[in-house]
Amino acid sequence: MLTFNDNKAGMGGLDKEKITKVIEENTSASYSSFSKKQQSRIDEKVAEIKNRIEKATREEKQKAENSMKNLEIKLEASRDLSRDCVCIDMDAYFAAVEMRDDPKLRTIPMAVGSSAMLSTSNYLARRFGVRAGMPGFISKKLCPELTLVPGNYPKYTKVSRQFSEIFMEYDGDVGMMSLDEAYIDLTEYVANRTEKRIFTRHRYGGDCPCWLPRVPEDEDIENLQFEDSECTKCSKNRRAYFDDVEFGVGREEVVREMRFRVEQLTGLTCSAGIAANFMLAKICSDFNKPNGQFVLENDRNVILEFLEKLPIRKVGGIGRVSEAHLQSMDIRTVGDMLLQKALFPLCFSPLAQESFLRTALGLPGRPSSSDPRRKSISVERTFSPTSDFQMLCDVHLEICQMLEEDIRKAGVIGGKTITLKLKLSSFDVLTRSLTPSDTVSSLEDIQKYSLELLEKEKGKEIRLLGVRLSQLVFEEEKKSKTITDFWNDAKQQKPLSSPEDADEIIMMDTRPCPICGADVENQLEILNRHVDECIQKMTDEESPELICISVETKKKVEKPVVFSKKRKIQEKKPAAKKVATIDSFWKKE
DNA sequence: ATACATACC
DNA sequence: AACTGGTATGTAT
Repeated sequence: MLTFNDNKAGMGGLDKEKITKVIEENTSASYSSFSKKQQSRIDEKVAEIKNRIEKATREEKQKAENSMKNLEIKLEASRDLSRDCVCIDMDAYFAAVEMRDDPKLRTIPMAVGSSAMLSTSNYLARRFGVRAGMPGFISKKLCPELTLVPGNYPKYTKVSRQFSEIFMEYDGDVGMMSLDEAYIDLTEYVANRTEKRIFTRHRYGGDCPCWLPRVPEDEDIENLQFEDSECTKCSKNRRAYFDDVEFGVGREEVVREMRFRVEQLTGLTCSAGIAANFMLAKICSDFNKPNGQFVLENDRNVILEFLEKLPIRKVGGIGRVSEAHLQSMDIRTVGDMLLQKALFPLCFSPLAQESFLRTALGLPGRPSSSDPRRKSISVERTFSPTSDFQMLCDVHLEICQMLEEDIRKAGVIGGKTITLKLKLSSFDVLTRSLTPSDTVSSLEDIQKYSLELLEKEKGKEIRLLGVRLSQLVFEEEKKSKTITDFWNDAKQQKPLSSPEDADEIIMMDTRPCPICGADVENQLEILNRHVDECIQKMTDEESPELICISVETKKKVEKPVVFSKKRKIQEKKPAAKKVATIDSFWKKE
């Protein structure tokens, strides 16, 4: 069984067999039987795929081949080699922040997380096979001297904001995929960048270990300027060295510059991938990790050559399961995907066919929803498995309270659909959902409806409860507005900028017409006339009572957008006897 | 509309 | 003792 993957950076050349053995030996019976169940589901699917290929008639195969050929022509026509896309990924992010702030952690194997679950490990720990997503107690078996550091999410969020501001200077529309991963479209910046830039570099040495980055031991420091001072943290002498560094023009130089600035600002290193689209840039960001960058030329042949030997698992969106499915058709590399593409229609849905073919051609995924707003909001918690209904109700209430707090903070009024998620002690996951006629909004409603769903599951032994709201209704712009609403907004609209950019704003002061979407000068009379004309045109074609405007903050990105959030968990005293409240999961070690 | 699965960090 | 949490999206019914 494939318990261990050495896919991640810093995990090459390990004793995979031994690591897998240690993991298996320390896996609980219930989890291991769950894994087996999952594996047999995959095996079943694999058998089905092989069977479909085998029993396909000659005509079916011919049809499949033609269909993929046509799709390939269509997709190839969409190839865009004009862009400079960058994916920047912080190196071992959470671990790096902890190491930065505690020098003792820099030289020992260490991971951020708990004995139940790790979120990141540093590179020393990775040498032992210790990696993100692994339970801490198993990591301790792999590496007994491993130090576990509890995560400090507010801090990681704060640092993430700091460096995303740098990226923002290069692409105002930077997409933060998570706290440690950014998607930057450099096309425009690179095109306008005609001059080199020079920065003063600060690096540290001396007895004080607190500050980063350090000057490398082997670097000749004879000619460097420096300044000594006493560190306020450790009271030792800190020597700060200065010199100038220069960055030229072109995308690689600009990316070096961004990475340099991130390190200067935060003391943390990152890696970058540069390519014609974000799908490729993401793959490239892994190639020279840590603290490196990799550029893939914007050239069709170079791209296809690069992909030819690339294991499919390196591609975003291909996980454990898809990998197994594709492997059953002798596909191990992206090059194999291209060779075997004619089989896709025999085994996969149209969407999956297209997505795999896009990957094989090095094209980005289909742009998804144009609405950048979040689609759902949820809270879930794991605890010691129990079937005690009262206990489950207590946990359930806390979850509902946290969810209610979250939706308020997120500017969400409520959601049309509420979903209860359960994980049984067997690790099987169930979801139960409900869409009442009214939007679910208040704590009372959230609790009432989800409890209704929970009651139907009485008796099950449960290890996780979650509640999710979807089909969200937002505070500001409710999902759709009537013409009257739009009107009132237009009347009340106030200048929304600071005085210093007032000039610019006046130039651009338009708003989209709610009917046709065209930009119209934002003066009531002009808007009025335009919209009247639009409505007139429209009512000629369809019935007027259907007019309901969807006001979207259209943001044409194919980049993911992050919705950052933090949580403070209220302490609650442990429930008397039984072990099962949420608190058991939060207690310190 | 509901349930379940897959993926990502 | 112990295998996460939040979100999006695809598939199937």
